[in-house]
Amino acid sequence: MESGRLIFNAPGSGAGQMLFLDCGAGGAGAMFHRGARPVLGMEEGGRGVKRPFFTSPDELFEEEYYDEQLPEKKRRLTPEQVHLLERSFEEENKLEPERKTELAQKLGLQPRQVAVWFQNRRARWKTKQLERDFDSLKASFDALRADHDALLQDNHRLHSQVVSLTEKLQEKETAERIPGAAIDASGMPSADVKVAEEPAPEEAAFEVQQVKAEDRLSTGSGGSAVVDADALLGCGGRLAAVDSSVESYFPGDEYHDCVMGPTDHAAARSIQSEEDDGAGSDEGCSYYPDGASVLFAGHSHHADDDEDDGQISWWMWN
DNA sequence: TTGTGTTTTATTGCCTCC
DNA sequence: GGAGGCAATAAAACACAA
Repeated sequence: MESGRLIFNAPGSGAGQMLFLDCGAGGAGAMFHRGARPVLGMEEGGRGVKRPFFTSPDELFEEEYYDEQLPEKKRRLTPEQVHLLERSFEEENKLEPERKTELAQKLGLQPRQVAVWFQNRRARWKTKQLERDFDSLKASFDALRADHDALLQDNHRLHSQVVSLTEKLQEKETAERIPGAAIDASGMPSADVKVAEEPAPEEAAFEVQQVKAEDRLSTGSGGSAVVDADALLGCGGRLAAVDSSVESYFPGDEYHDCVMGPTDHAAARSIQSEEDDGAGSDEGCSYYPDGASVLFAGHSHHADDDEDDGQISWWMWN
């Protein structure tokens, strides 16, 4: 890099002690560089213009002298120059030596100036590109979040539907199992009739939590659909599992990447039969009818993670 | 006019490649 | 080791509101 040097007596310095200020190369780009580090000592600055000594630094800033003797102040390129440079940059944002020289001649600039302009232009382009990338990613994120919110709402709606259907089925089964059951005015069994030896939904959910991992992961097919939350998170963090009697929550072609966990009716039945056996309740009376079994594997307690203690963190919507 | 924020031109130091 | 690129930075030039 070419550099000229401005030499003047340092303020308050003794005779013979000079300050040298680095400045840019000569020509249109040469300028007095205030930020340059002062260098003590006697030195000639390469091919830079040799500057006369000043008796006082004040002289350095006198307007007439500044105009006549000092290197040009930093000048902005003319619109025409910028236009040509921009066009050249659009063609190719890197500058081969031949093109640099050619451009410099065309524009009446130093090759170094052309190189610097390209360097700075690349930096600006990079900054803009980062902004564009950020905007693009943000737009994608916003769209995904909106989609996610919409699906959550859907999720809630379907859940309500499942709960409602479960209750209706329960009532129906109760009525069928106890033909002589007293029905109150509302059509519900009266309070003194022991309707169920099976647990309340909340209790059942709690008991399900206690089931060991082997039970949960039994390979039986059909029955309650179990969706691993990890897989669900891969679909936008959505939790949803509806068994075979309810249409899949995920449209096949839209969520082909989302792997549903194995449906596990056998496990659900196994859970149920254990409870039934223990409680000696009515045979074949499943608390979770085929059409309504809904279980989840939690993300923070993935089934595999729970292998150690045999516990699983499954839960139901409530 | 002046203070302040932004843009542009240029330098410096470090790194990589040949 | 020299050339060239890049990040960081300085400083002039410019824009603009108060």
